[in-house]
Amino acid sequence: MSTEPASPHASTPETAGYDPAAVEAAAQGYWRRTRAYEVVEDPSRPKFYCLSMLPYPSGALHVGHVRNYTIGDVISRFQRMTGKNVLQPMGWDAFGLPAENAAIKHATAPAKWTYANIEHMRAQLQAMGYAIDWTREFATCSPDYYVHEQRMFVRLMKQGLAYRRNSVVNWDPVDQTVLANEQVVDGRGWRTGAIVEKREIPQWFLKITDYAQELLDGLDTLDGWPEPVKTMQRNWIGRSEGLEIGFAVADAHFNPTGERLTVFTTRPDTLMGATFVSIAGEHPLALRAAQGNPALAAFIDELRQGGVSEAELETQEKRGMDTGVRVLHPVTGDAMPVYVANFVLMGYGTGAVMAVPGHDQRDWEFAQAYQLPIRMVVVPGEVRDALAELARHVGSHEDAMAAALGESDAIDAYDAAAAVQVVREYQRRIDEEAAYTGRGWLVNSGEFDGLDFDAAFDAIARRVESAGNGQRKVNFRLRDWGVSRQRYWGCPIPVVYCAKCGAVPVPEDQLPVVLPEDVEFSGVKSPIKADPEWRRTTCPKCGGAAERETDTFDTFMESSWYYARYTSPGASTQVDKRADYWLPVDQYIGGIEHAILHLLYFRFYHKLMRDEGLVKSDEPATRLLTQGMVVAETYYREGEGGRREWINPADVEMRRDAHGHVTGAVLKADGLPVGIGGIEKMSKSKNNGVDPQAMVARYGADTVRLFSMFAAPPEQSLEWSEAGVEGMARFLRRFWREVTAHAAQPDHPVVDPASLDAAQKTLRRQLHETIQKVGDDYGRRHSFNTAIAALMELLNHVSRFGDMSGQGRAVRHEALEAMVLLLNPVTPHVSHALWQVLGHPETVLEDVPFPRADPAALARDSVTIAVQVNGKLRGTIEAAPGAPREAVEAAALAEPGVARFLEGQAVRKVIVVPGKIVNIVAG
RNA sequence: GCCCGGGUGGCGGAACGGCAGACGCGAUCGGCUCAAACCCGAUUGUCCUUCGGACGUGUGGGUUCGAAUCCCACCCCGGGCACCA
Repeated sequence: MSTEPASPHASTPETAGYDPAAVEAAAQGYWRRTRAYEVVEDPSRPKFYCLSMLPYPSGALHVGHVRNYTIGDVISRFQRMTGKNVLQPMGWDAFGLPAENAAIKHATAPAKWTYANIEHMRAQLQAMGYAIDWTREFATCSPDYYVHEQRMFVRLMKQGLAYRRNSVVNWDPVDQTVLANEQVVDGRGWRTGAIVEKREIPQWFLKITDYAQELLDGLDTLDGWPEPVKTMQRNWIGRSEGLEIGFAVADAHFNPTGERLTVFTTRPDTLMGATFVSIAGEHPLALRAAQGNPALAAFIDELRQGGVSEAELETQEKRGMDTGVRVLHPVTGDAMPVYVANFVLMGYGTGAVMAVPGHDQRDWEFAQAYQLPIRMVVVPGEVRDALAELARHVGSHEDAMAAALGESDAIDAYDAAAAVQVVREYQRRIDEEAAYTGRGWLVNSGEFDGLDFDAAFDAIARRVESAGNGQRKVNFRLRDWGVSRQRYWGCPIPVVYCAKCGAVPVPEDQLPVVLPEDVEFSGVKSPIKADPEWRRTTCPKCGGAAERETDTFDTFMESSWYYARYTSPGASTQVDKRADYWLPVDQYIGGIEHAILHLLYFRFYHKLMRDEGLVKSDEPATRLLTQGMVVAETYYREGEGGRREWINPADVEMRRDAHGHVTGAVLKADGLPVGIGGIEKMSKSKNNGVDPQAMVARYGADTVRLFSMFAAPPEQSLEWSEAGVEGMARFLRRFWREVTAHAAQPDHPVVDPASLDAAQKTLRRQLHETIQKVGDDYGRRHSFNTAIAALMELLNHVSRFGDMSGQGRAVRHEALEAMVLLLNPVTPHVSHALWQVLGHPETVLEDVPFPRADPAALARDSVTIAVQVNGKLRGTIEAAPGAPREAVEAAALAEPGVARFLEGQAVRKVIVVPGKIVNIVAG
């Protein structure tokens, strides 16, 4: 304890300053006592459901959470100030892999770790002062929650929308366990370092592909979603129109059933250029060919090495091997080799593709590597024109081509060298440089020569269809959603396996299948897989002995419908009628990293619930805001062997030169230099995370909220800076001083607009311009940083405004009162306190209407117009708003700075943009 | 590899085809102070020693009276790629 007689911060009535801790405790206490943010359905008022993505309870709140939930809180409080009945809920995405990792590390049960984290993080969230209805809170690991998910699943099973099939996973051969993609590093298991293998196991799937077209079409209705998110989803769903073609297998030995090898192509126009077929290693035909072909069997075995992620597969070197199988071209009947190729995936399309090396870059590279023929069958416009010219000389396109390529001497008699060169150069590029992948006109395609893409597509499709060799087909890139996880800490999949009856859904009256929480967790095997007692059950159909499914659901399952559950706390069904009032979500906020997976499953599950009659809308959320990441500078010192030891930014001080340029950084503890490692996403591994709780303790929640909204627009990444946070604290202190000093005045006259002088009018105009901008920035633009900048600017105007006359104080009073309300969504504690300082009784500020700009106060006597000569600024003029074009033009030409630049030049044109700019084109 | 973003002073950013750099940070100078902190005032894109001007939004090209903003090509950085959430 200090023995100082008086603290330097001791306050006297004169200097009583902003004390965030006291202000925040008072405001939060009031909100709690009055249950200020608990809401019920109220058909008399427009509703606004503002939802932020629920947090995973990882241990402690991080700055990304603070940013996400502050955005949601600003929107929620603003919407309520405009008269809406606002719901802002919060919950916990409680199942997941990190709990298992933590359980191994700390020798505790995943459930225990999770619940402790939730307790801690709830307190941290509450200290931020969010206007959340905490009565609706839940954790997704509660059986009360996941029972509804299990019930939905057994219903989907009965409808065939949930089904079981084999699919491939990452297998760690040492630990004998399935690995998540995240756990595969450079093709090896992250703990064992063993080379990961692909392994097929039976898993459950939801038929999201049945909804592919609807998910695609629905994007067109989502006007409130960011265009990049919709584009990413469109590309992910990947609708393509093409042709499914069956290739007859030449040798019955490889194909005892007589089945055709089916491929899907979006480029049927290139069919005549197909010179081989590539198939996946897991393709049945490949497996059959491998019997009795040890080399091929070994190659297919080799392809099993490595992980299953698309990024890994797509960046691998392209490799293949001839299977020895031959198929027949469906039009020419020519025999074509079938290759096993590592870039063909069994999970996409049919697991087989026709290869057209002349017009597909990947096939081209493969053909180069394995000396396979390349056929040119499509040409762009200029080559077609050259061929047409030659054809006029030699009679036919076919002859023209032969002549151009020197296969006949018919052309020698004509002077057509240029056209010949065009064709030869094109052929050379395809042979030696790269495939031509654009659309064009057909050549070397017999009866299809000369057709363009659409005509060729049509003609070849008809030809293939009439021969019974295939049909047109719409294909989607989207694959069914695999929901099985071979993990313990998840929702048990409600299925029983019976030797007689097969996979049987658990009857609804026996749900939930509860996950035991009090378990020993070693990490080697899931406790429910290891426990024969838990597994043992009886078949719901035949009553015989049976076993429970021990896989659990993908955690995306829980996060796909939580938004609906918030509307119906305590309901015995998944949701009840209250959902009809609240849904759809009016504003959804979360990280851009969820643009595809979560947001697609979320939309899909909503449609599943709609089709079950649980919700009425087609889409779960009408508006979406995707926030950027939070990043920070990294600092390090090199330890033994050059290994970098990362140092937290909080322990580092910057060194600058006289210009303020950063010259280096030192550790606060010893004053010695540290390395600067660049700006990275905040993470444990780089130790550049900033603890929001420490910031709140030091500056208060309002300052942290203010900085997280001011430092960057919400959609961009935000760079954390402690100096920036201090700047926000400075602003709040200044604002506090300005309001308390004003409130200390004995009386507060009312503004009389008619009697204001010029300076008073100007301040009042600035106030009302700010009101207009801030409302627009909060409500429409979601541009919180510029709203705050405008308020800072206004405070600068107010503090320079020294007028202590009656009307001077009246204008200042109007401004400060409005500013308290305008700032309320961002800094609700400060506003709560200052509202009372300004003489109002304690109240929930969201019930005070958001200020409205007075059009009369916005009027200006004159506007400044920039004048350019040839696009360069040469001066400015003042003009009355709405002044006639001729007068503005004359004033612009007369402006001395402008006139100087016009000397000796003719004015050719004058562009006048009313109220903004004049551009004089001269020369 | 594929899909989607981003690149503007010393730094974070502003500018919704019309005065590039609002606002904040940092820095410099000055004031207040015994002193430090707080606070207040001034300056702060680069270059030309100037009144004044030239240049300037990743690079190269284009559209336009006018481009940070629209189009094309390229470079660099970030997000996602179906088992991290």
